[in-house]
Order: sequence, then structure tokens, then C-alpha cells
Amino acid sequence: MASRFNPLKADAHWQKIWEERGSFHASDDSVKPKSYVLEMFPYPSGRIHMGHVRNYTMGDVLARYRRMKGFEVLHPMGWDAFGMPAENAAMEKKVHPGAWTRANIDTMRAQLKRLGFALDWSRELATCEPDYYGHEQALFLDLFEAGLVYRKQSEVNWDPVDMTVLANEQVIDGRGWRSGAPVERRKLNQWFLKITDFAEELLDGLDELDQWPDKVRLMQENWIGKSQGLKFRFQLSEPVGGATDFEVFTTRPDTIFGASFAAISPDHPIATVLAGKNEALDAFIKDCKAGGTTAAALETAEKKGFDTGASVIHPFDAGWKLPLYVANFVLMDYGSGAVFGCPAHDQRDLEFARKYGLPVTRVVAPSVDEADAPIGEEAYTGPGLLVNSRFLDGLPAEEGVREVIHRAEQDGWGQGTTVWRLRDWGVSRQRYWGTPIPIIHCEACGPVPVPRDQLPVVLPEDVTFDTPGNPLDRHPGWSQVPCPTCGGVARRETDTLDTFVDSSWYFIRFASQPDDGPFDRAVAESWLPVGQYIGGVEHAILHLLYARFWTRALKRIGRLDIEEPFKGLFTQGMVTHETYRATDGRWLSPDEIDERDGTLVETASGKPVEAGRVEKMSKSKKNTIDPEPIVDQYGADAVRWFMLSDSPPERDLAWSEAGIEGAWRFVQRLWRMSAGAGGRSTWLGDGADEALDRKLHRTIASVAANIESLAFNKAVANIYELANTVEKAPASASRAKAVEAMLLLVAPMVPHLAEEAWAALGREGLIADQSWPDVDPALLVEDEVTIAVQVNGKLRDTIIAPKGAARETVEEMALASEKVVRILDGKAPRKVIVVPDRLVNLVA
RNA sequence: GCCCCUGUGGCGGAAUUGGUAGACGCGCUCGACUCAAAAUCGAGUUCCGCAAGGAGUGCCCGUUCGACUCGGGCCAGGGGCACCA
Repeated sequence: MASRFNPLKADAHWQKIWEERGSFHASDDSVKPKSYVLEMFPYPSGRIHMGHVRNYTMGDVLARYRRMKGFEVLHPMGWDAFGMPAENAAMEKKVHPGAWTRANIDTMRAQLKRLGFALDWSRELATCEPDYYGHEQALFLDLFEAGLVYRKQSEVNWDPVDMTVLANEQVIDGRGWRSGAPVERRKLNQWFLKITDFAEELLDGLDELDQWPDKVRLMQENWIGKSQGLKFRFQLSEPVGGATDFEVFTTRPDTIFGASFAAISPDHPIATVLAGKNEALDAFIKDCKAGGTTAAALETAEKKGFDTGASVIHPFDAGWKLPLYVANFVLMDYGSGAVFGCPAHDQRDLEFARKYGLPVTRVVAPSVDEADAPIGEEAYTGPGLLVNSRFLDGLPAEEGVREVIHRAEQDGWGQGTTVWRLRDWGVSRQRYWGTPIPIIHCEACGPVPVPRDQLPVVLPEDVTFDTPGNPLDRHPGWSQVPCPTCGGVARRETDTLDTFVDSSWYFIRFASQPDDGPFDRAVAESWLPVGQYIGGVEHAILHLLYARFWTRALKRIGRLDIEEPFKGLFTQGMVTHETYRATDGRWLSPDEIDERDGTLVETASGKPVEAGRVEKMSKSKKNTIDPEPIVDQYGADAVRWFMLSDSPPERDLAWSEAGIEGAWRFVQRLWRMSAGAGGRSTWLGDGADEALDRKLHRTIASVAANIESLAFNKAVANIYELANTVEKAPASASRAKAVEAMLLLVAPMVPHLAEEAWAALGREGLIADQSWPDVDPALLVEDEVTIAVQVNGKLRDTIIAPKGAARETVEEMALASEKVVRILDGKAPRKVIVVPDRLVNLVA
């Protein structure tokens, strides 16, 4: 028997056997209970990175464990293959996005296979292929016909030099990433999905997702952002271009008497009219449109306003006029695009009022006595009673909200309403490498769906990337088609779908992939919802919300009777690594660094180096570790073991050389203990070892519990403890059993070693096909317990007592302790607290 | 700006409902084996102290017989923010 486990041979050997036997093919018509384990599918960016390895290792352990527990497991893999990086590669490297993407997929598939994941490769899919996106186009048309798709104007980041639309990520400090030109906001006609129709049910549905992290549920709740408040109309003192009033929304109608100005968005129709007669205002509005469209860019921008000279009338007092401003912080997309400002109780309004010299009137105070307490640098947003508010005076603020809404409804100038922060999902992208939107624009008929028998609308491959912008627009023939309805002159939609659409239903396609439709309903329903979904927390909002929406939309149109796509969700942490910088600011890779005389230097130059933070692996910081050479050197199992060890899976994992070395050593230690030369003879023996039996059975139970709750680091620690105990135990029949059971426990984590050792021990069949070992409940119960003895809450001694011993017995034993006698010094304790089987606390 | 998360030895971290803080791993120290090294095995390793003992889970305050755990107030670091996926 080999004295060392050789992963180079073993990995490939067992991977081939699993593949030949179809070990991990999921059968749709199995009689076993079904379990769907899914990790977020990767974007084929080039090569597998450590984050993928960690993600897929976690899912793999769970999938393999569930198979051992008797489930028919669906554990598929595919490619989120459309997206911007392929177009960037096309421009930079002069390769076609399709060729680049497909080559990446081939590379990454081979890399994943080397890690020995228990995946059903027969269900592999790539979103960039017509046999996937064609079905997506059909689903898009289903939603279109159900009235869930519409068209409206929406803003994009526009690069005026490159004449192209920019993604937020391409806007750096308000400038285009290539041209460096200041970015403008520009309106385009775009397609939207009516996710807001589902706002209420998407919010309510969160309550039932009890196997999701609270953090993610909260993030989604905030994102959906339900607010209740008052919608009312401000009358303009003088009509503006025919308008005599406009709508305002507020969540704080109780503060209406603290109003000192009204503000509308730069995009508000009234602002547009006013700007027509006022050059300075026009310039101000243009200025507001500079910069990016992200929330962060908008909200950190300096709060600026422009006094239009117009005014509005206070709803409760016809003689009270409020100045009307155009303000850059008022969002046209939220509420009505108009607000009233109450500086005393809103920080942003306060800063605005101070800047433009507007009055600040307190209308909420902690008590009536503080009615005239001045507002300093900070707005008062706490609870309290209404003051300086006429008929509202003395009411608690929350009652004031109800009272103002009541009066507004009674007098007919406003009504209580619910407003959502959630906006409809804009799915148009002015890009090539995405799913073509299956719509034809006819001059006479308007937008017309592509007839079903003409799907898929295939993305043409003969395009060029020599100029910026969407190549589909420039393609000579592709967009020119007759109208399907009238046969007249028409043009294909040249925008493509947001790649989040692709990832909103791939998990359904994995469950069922017929040729003639997106999925077979009954088969899909037999697997769904996904039992455990695992991926990065960066998808906590958008991807997960869109997938939830898409699933509910399919239910609404009668295609699938599933409400929530993901029953269990787990968000794993990132893989990090140390960073280094040369004194001139260059990032240096950790292997370009040496330590000389206690200081860090750059190996090549000998110049000093500054150690940076341990950060997410990224090319720009030169701290990435390519998994492939690591697998070459240590084998798949050591890499997998390291990914599971130490760090809790939801937190970041710091890559280290020492860590992978440690994992490698443990893999070898497992081999020596079980099948390695000389190993067996040391543990074969007769007779029972009850202490070892107890340890084994407790370990089986706790490893199972820890895998089920995805606490892999704890499962790993359990196994180390067991290994330590087994090694110290004398030879016995119990020890022989423990070694074999231990192989079953590690089989989901280090499957190649487990198979190799299983075979070396002469056991039949694959370890992958074995059942998880049973636990004898009798062995989980201890007959003796260690009890802590405290005096005044401080630990002074421990005693060993029979499990379940009477309070009196334990108290007596504690009082008999030498240390306790010395500390109590003859005095009787005032009070004795006994926690059965845990501790005794003597209060002196 | 808004929202969220995290903070425990030299390091990663463990600690069912408040009940023996530091399991397990890494590193380090000493020892065994070896001509030597690697590998392996054994012992030790929160801090102060020879010891008895004392202190200790980012900081301050509180609740409790008892707080890493609960409440209040801070500090520090990190993440997300709708066209990156």
C-alpha cells in the first residue's frame, strides 16, 4: 500500500469513474425524495477563481451529503454567459464575444471538473446559446401579452465623446472610463417589466423565507421600501404653462405646519416649463444632469436648489405662500417628483434651508415645554408632540399623521396612500452581447411581438467592434424586417435584455429542459423550489429579487405553480489575500515579496514594501491566487478541505500558503490513519472502547448537524477532534469501526481520498454511493457531567457528578470543595443557584 | 448621503435558550527520531505573576446570582445602493 496519498493519480481516476457511472445524474422519475442544491452559476470571465472554488465546494459537500442521506439530488452547473466583459474583450483583444465566451466556458468547465464536484453535467446550459435565450424570448413575450411589459422614457449615463451608453461601473468620478469626458444623463425609450405590480407580494413573501439570512430579507424589505403617507396637490399661486397645481407625496404629513418651501425635481414638467422662460434655471437644470445616475452619486452630490420665483399655497392656509424651488435631490422616480421641505425635522431640508435662508420652525417636540427649543445643526427626527401646528397642537406625531390625512380626505385635497421605493425593472441594454428583445417596431403598428414561429431571434455573429456603441445598430441587414402584422416597413429592436433576465429563470431550465419550450411544468414543479441556494451576498438584492419576481410572474400567467424559487439561501463570504505596495504605489503580488532582516522588501529590487490590508482577491491589487496550479500541487481534496476549514462560510476566508499546507497535511494524515502503509495494523484489534464509541457517535451527529446548517468550519473541527481521539485510542474493534466511519464523514468533503481509501480497505462499491452512518442515540447520552462551581459568579472549581444528580447532592458537593471552603471562610452562602448538569453558583 | 454587517490570544476562529471564554486549526517554543534536513510523533502556548492570585471577548454605562451573548451610548473596519455579474 502506498505510504502517501497521490492526488495526481487518484483525482483523475475517481473523476473518470464517477463520470462513467453517471453517479451524479439526477433522475426526474426517481422514487427517492428530491433535493435541489444550487450554487449561483458563474460568469465565464476566463478562469475559475478562488471564490468559485469556495462557493462550489460548499454546495458540493451539501449535495454529496444529501445523496448519502438518501435523496435524489439535482446539482447542476451552467454559464451566465452574456454580459459586458465579452464586449470589452472584443474591443481590446479583437476577438468575437462569442468566441471569447465559449473558449472561457471550455477552460472553466475543465477546471471545475478537476475539483471533482458532484455535478450533473448532462444539464449544463449557457445563456448565450439560442437554445436557452430563445425560450427566454418566448417567456418575455408571454409577459408582454399578459401586460407585464411596457415602454417608457428612462435615463442612462451618456458618454458624449464615445457617443455610447455607459454602465454605472463605467462611470468613474462622473466621467466616462474610456473617453474621460464628463458623463451626461440622457433619456431613452426603454422596455420595463412591471415588478412594482408585485411589490406587496414580494414584500409579504419575505416573511415565509425563514431559511434566508435575516440580513438579506431586511435588504430586500428596504429595497422594496413600502412607505405610507399623504398624497396631495399644491396649488400654484400663479398658473405655470397651464398647470395650476401639482402632486406631492410626504410620509410626514404631521409636519405640514413646519413647511418652509416646496421643491420639485429638475425633471419635473413644471421645472421644464419654468426653464423655458428662465435661462438661469435652464442652466441650473442642465448642471443637475451632469454626473452619474447612481443613488450614491445623486445623494452625495452637493444639495443645490434654484428659487424659481414661483410659489405654492399651503393646503391649510390660503394666505400662506411657500417658495417653489427646483432641487437636485428630489428624484422624479420616487413619489411624485415633488416634496415640501420641513427643515426642523429633516436633515437634508435643514441644510437646504440654512443654505438659502429659509425659516426653520419646530413642530415636533419631546414635550410641550420644549415647543420653542431652537433647532441647531441637527434636525429633530425623534418622536414627540406636535407644537406650533394650530389644531394639531398637543397630538402625538403619529396621531398627527392620521389627523392630517383624515382632514385632507374629508376636504378633498389629498388622500392617504402607499408609495414604494421599488421601481419597475428596466431591461433594455444598448449592447450587443445579450438576448435580443423579440420585438419589431413598425411605423404603422408600433411595437409588435416577433411571431412565435420565428423564435429564437438569433443574435447575428457578423458584427464589428471597431467603434463604440451597439453593433446591432450598425449591422447592415439584421434590423431591417417587414412588420409581422401589416408587412410594412419596420425595424427590429436592437437593444438586448439585461443579463439579470437570463439569471431569473435558469434554475427552472436546469430542472427541466425540453426542446420545444422553456420547461415542462410538472417536471419543474417536482424539483422546485431550490432547496438550498448558495452564492455571494452581492446578489442579495437584485438577482434574488428579480428571480423571485420572475417566478411569481410565471405563476400569475399560469405557467408554473411556484411562488418562491429559493427555499433556503446562503450567502458566502469572499476569499481574501494579503496585499502589498511598493513605495512608489505599485501593487505587488505576495510572491514578489521577501522578508530580509525583519523588513519586507521587493525581491527583484530589494526596495522596501508596505503591507496592505487583507482584501478581496482582485487583479488590480495583484493578490489573486489561481486555483489551477494549487490543484496541480496539492490535489483537489486539500483545496476543498482548506475552503471548508477555519472561516465560517458566511465570512471572508483569507487564503494562505500555511493554510493549504495544513489542509494537505491533514489529507495525508487521514490516509495514514486509514489505508496507508502500516496504518491498518495499528488500529485493527478486538474488544469495544466505549469512550471512543461515544466520541464517534457524537461526532457523526454533530458533523451531520453542522453540514445541514452549512457550518462547515465546525464540521471540520469535529473531524479533527475525532481524528485526535482515534489516534490516541488503543487498537480495538471500536477503533476499526471509527476509522471506517470517519471516511464516510469526510467523503462529502474530500471525496477522492475517501474513494481511494475505501477501495484500499477492500470495501465494495463507491463510497459516494454509501449511506451516511447511523447514530446510536444511547451513545449520545453521557452518564457523568462536569459541573462548574462558582462563588459570586467567579469560577473556583469544577466537580464531576452523575448526570441528572439532584440539586441538593450537587450543592453539597460544591460546598465540600476545598477551594470553596477556603473562600467562604466558614460563612454560609446567602443564596445558591443550581443549574442542573451545568453549574452551581454560591452567592456570599 | 442612505441601508446593512463585523469586532474574542501572534493569526483564522469555537462557545444550543445568558451558565467552566479561547474547542479545532495555523504559527511559535521545547523535546523525540535523523549525520543533518524534511516529514512524522510527544509536550506546551490568552495576558501579568516564581506562586498564591489577578485581569481579560473594540470602548463606556446598565440589567442579572452570573453577560462574548440582553439593553443604551460611542469607536473602528468592511459591504451594498437599480446599466458589473
